[in-house]
Amino acid sequence: MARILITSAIPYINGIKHLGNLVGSQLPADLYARFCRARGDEVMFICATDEHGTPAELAAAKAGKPVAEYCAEMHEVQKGLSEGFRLSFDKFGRSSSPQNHALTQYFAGRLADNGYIEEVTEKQVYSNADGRFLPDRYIEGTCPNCGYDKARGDQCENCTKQLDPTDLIDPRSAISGSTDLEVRETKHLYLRQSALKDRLDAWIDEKSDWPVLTTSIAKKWLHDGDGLQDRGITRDLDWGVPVKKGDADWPGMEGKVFYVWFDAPIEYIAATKEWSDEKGLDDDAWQRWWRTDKGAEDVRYVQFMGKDNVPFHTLSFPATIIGSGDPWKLVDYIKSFNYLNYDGGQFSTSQGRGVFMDQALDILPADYWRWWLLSHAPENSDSEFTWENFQASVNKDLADVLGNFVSRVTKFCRSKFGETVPEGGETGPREEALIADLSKRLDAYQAHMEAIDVRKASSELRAMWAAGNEYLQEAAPWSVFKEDEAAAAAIIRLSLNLIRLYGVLSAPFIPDASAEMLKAMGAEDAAWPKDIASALDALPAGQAFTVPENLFRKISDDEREDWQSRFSGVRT
RNA sequence: GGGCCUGUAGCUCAAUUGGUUAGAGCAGAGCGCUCAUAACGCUUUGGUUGGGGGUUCAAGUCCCUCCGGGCCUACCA
Repeated sequence: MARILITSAIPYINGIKHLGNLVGSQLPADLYARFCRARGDEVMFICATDEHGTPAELAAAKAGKPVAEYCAEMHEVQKGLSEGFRLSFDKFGRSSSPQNHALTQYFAGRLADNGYIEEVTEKQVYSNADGRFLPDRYIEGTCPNCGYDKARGDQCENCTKQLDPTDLIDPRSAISGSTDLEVRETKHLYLRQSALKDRLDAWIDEKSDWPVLTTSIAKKWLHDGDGLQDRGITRDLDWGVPVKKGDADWPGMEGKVFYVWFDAPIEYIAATKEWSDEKGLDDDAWQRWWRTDKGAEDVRYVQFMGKDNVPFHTLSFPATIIGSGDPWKLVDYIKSFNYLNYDGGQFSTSQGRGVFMDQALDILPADYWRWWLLSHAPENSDSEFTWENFQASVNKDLADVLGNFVSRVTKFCRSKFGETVPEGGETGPREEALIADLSKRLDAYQAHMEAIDVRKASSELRAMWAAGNEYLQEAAPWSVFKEDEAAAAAIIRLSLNLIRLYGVLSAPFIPDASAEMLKAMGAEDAAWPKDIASALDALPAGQAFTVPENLFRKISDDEREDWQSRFSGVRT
């Protein structure tokens, strides 16, 4: 039994995530976690909310709430939506947890002990009106290069020129609009990633099986220009993990917090501790997942994320772990995703463009979304959500191919044999051919799931559903029944067993519908099949079943048009 | 500016890493079935693989070039 540690990139706290965020990390991570569990692996599946940083403070201020209260509320909202989408986290933690505070401070202390922290005094813009330092992008002004009057302090969006905030003409705070700005000196800690560059480079070189998207981004950062740069890991903010060296104060760093990208990945570890603390377990319980000296040697650690997160997971976080000098578990495989676009443009949290998790669940159950998103996951390039495509895929794949199969088999049986698995008759060459076909497809399905080839896995699963319809059409029990009831019984008994098998195999993609199939078949055995032949023998003759409600309803043209227009504008 | 990814049938995607006649699903057309959510099955139309050039016995795959789409470029996270 393998042990698999799975983490999904942790969603930022400042609002409800859209479907693009979902399919880029949490959903495929859940697919993989469910698959591994079904196969009998021991799985630890971790996610959390990423709660620190300037955007959280601003979102809280906008909502008129203290930031801690705002984050607590938004965490519950996001947690509820995760449950709505059936994301099977073992722990959905919070980066603001005491566990993460302690662990982040611990890591900083270890890095300092090992000489990987440098103190740098630099100049930053301070806004007197806002009472805070402003990150570069929160300073606006006129671009010295092109004259654009809404250029940001890091870059002009109009002419794309890289800027320093002090380059701006007539700079003002993007938060308040105040021009009462001054440049102040402030001291910050830098993680000396450059000193770990060669080790990171060699480590990435080993990962020839990683997606190109993952390694090419890492390589770019390692080799571009002067190579991997040191990174500031502290900020002049109130909301975050206070800068400490382990348990000890850090002279000169009073009132500062760690940068959100320093503490966020550490939350993967801290959330596992949150999990064990909550269960009243001792430290061994979480350390056996994370410490190679405490049993994590045989753990396979897989991360899921959108491409924008790749540099932090391939470089900064590994630098933190390696630099600590402790035997922490490094990631074994990074599955990264491109972006999902929405109907000709980008999903946008800030502009409220697209479909958001809460809206999606208001419209349709989770399985509909899970199936479409996973079967169209942006693995090789950016992909696009359109309502036409969504309607067509869901209606065809779920309602027609799978749902209707369940319906036609159970209803036929009820009318001819009653609501028990019929006995009598024998299987023949046609059934052997079906078993051979399904066996081949099961192998392919498992291979794709093991490789986390999401789209390929989904099409193989769909092909197994379609094989049921092909078999039924050819076997034609409605005709056979007129001549030979026992022969028809054998066909239907096998078909009912197919429903049970689909319930087992489809669960990683569509857990609710799978549960319905298994419940309707009265299946006690929901174990992952070892071979198709015996799996199709699991339901014995005489076993009672029920005819389920239609598993999936169809999306009508009217609904599609309604949703199309409802979500075309800006979210209010 | 630099780097990376990408362009294959009307649409969404494959193609065992250079190997025979480029394949699936959807949509379209025809036929069949009547158990079923007007569902299902079978057959079938459809491609100068973005354009051009090159390497090779052999190119969707490698090289050059042009055109289009996207992402990243380190203080948003």
